[in-house]
Amino acid sequence: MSHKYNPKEIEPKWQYLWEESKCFKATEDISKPKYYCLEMYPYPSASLHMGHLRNYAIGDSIARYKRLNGFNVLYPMGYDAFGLPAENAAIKQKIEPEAWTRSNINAIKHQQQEMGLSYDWSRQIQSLDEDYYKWNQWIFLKFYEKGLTYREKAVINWCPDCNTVLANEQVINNRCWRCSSIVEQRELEQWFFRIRDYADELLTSLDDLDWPESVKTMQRNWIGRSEGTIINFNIVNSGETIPIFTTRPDTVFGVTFMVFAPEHPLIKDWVEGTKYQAAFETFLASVQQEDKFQRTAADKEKKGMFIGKYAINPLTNDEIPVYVGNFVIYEYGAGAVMAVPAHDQRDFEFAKEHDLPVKVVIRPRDKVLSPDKMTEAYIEKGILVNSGEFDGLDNHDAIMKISKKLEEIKLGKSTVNYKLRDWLISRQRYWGTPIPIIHCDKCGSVPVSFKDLPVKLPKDVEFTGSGNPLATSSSFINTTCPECGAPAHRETDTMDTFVDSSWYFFKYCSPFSGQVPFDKQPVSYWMPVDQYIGGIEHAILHLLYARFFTKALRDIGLSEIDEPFSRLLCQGMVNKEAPYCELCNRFLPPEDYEGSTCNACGNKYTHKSAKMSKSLGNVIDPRILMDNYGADAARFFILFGSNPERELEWSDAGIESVYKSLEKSFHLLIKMPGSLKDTIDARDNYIKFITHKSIRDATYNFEELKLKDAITHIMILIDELSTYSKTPINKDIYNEARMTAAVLLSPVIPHLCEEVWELTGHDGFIIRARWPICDETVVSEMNEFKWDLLSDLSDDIREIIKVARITSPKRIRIYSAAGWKFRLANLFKEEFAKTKDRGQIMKALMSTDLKRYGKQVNQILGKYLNDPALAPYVDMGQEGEFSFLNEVALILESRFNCVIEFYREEDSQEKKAAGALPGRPAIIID
RNA sequence: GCGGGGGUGGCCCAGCCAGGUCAAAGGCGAUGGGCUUAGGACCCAUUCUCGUAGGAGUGCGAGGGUUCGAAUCCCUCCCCCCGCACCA
Repeated sequence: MSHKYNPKEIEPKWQYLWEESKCFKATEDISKPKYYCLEMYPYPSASLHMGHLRNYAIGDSIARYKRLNGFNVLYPMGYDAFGLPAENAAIKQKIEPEAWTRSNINAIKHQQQEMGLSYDWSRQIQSLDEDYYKWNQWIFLKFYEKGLTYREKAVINWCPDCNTVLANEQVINNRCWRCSSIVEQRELEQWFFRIRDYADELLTSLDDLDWPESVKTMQRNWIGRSEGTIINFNIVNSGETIPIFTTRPDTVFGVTFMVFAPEHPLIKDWVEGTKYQAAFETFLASVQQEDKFQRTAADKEKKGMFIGKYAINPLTNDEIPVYVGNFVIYEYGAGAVMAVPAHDQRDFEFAKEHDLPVKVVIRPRDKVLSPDKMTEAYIEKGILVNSGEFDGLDNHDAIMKISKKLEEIKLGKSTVNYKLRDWLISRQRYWGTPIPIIHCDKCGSVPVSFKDLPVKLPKDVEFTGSGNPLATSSSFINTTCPECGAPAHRETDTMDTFVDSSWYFFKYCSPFSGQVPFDKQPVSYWMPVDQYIGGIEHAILHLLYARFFTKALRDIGLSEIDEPFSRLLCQGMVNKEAPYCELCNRFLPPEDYEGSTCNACGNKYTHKSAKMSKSLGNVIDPRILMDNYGADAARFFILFGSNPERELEWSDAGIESVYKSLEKSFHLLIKMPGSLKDTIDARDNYIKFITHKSIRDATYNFEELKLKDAITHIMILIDELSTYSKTPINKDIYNEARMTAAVLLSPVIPHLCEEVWELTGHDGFIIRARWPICDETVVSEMNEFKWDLLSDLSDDIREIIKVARITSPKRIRIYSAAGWKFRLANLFKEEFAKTKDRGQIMKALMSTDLKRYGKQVNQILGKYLNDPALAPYVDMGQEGEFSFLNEVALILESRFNCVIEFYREEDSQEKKAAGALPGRPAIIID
């Protein structure tokens, strides 16, 4: 029987059989350890890209690996089905968002199925289903009851292109996260979730997560906890008190002015009708013209102006002038700062610019600071001066003491401040979850009652491209107030789609719940997600929101889970080289080069690796991979190319060679070699050793998620197996080796391995096989040493043949070192551990019966001291080495195709034999 | 500027946490040989330098240090990537 490797045939076959047997269906089973493996909720674009392919190849391999290891695995898939692309398609192409999205879901699902991913499709969910989004509304209302949802007028980020507001997290470098348009500031009434209430827990519970350090750091920075003190500054002639936040209360005696954010509402009142009004308005306008990103760049010039007001320093009672400045951010702290030019660089620059006094209050231990000689602020540690009763204190101690004093005189208190803002969830778009609120002229904003959920998305809407389409549906808008029954209108904002993805992982555990979003019992079995896999781009956005939701859902009693994702893997980018002009210092899009030269400068361009992107034209469609080489080859290539966290470089040659090696492996694994034997010799022992070594190494790598390294170790087994198959084989050992290889490879190339399993006479699926267990006695230190010895010996023989230009060796004689040399090696290791002194070691050696070999001992000692690693780390003994060499004679014979003879050094007169050392037999080639 | 991750042989990529078995796995590419009508595929060998016996030299971004011994540990510096960035 000759079977061709035909992925087009075997892949659909196994996909069908898996489906038919429902073998990926997950059911709670407390007798088995559970494992929840999850990839980030994908947006259903019409086709897969390389990033998806990589994401799923990783996740599926882990899920399959865990199943083989006896875990009860939950590995689901669903679709983040709301969002702008569908709505934009509706505007441009007049297609219903729902129809558009559902057809995308079908398309992408089809591709996922072609990849052979082992999802439990019975749990598939998508946010656009009423039965899903109604729970968004349910949760919204629960949060509302708890005070976690609120509506407020606020200056918010507006994306003019998406025609909607954005949360702070969705603004990247002042651009929209989705479309990269520059974000504008607008003032609007919006709905928020109180994520800030969880700031502290979100921060502290990061510590216990097995997440990449970079992601944890990003979240820590984003939450931005800082400990400090609130200090109240009274404003002269106004009766107002401004609570300023500072981390440096130790410098309060050095405050010489205050700076407010120009948009601070008090400023407008203060300048009204004064001579400062006109200038202030000009200043405010100029600041607002700049985008926020430019404005807050660190190297930006510190601009500002005096606005005619004074404040009182609460500790010195000095009157200090009040300024507005472009560098103060309204949203942070009190939107105003106390300025200490001597000890804060920004304040220093501002003071120089505006000729304000600099007052030193902290002095370094070894020198005196003089304000007029300072060229920058002194921000290091020091001792307090000019600070009244606090003079002489270490500034670190002063922070606490001054804080305490302020508290006593009721002009301040210690506090904690966060950069994290509440989560703005309103969106002025159609294709999302309607916010279940009714606005009544009399009763205000009234929540829809739970029994009336879901508030369905209406179909009678118009997509004009301007304004919220929901507002065009009179059937939707017009309703009655649940409280007073009067005519009222519905809220037209929909929820940020990040709400959908903040709890979908709970829904997978309990897709068919009745009265609540999800049932407690299955959730407590499956959650938390043991392994979450996705791109780094969600380091803050999705991962922070999902953590917040998990905690808030816990607090409304839906679960007892604190953290959603125990272990996180952020896969690297998929790159491909693209034309890059070194002179212009940029990548060249297809229209910017011709032939081999850059259009801009006319010079030759080079190639450099870049993230696959449409604009650079270096995208490879995974479909080509799948169509030409099959799912297994695509999966293998993508996992073998690079470890999951690292970047993956696309290469055309790579996929070709992957396909060939799969083909080769397939033939090797299904065919029993012709020449069998019942005996066991060194070759059989060797392949057994390699088999178990592969199990050990691949298992270790799988656990570490180093899938590339795991595959490398399995392929070594395949290679050795291939060599072995050309000699007479022991059937049992051969079978153990090839079935081990098949099972080890099955998480990566499942279809091929199923086919092998079947063709080698197994009943049932390979996915129901057991992950092999490494026999430690086979891969003992002694055995590793032995087989290394053989490979070193072969290398040495080859080296000699090469250097001595021997064309074809006729006989190779190998001499094991004399017995006393083994004793010497051991003694040397003992003594060397005690001292490195040659004299002392020699003395110790000479006090034994080795004395009679004094001269040789001295020579060998010289060698050993020069390279202590020469003394073998395992002691085989002369007999052990000699008999091992005899055993492997046939391996050497087949390698070198000549007679191999073995001797003991003692039995030989050959000069060269005297050079033998333990673990390093002498070699003579004729 | 701060934080995180990197820099390994022609290229990609392991090794570094637990120093010696490391001239450094694996893949790609290249060269030679076998096979073949030829090419491809496949198989074998070679692929830092020198070397007619397993050696020597150089070497893991650069420079120092620790150690009998450093790709691996410590210090300083350079470069690349990714986040954050006047956060009071």
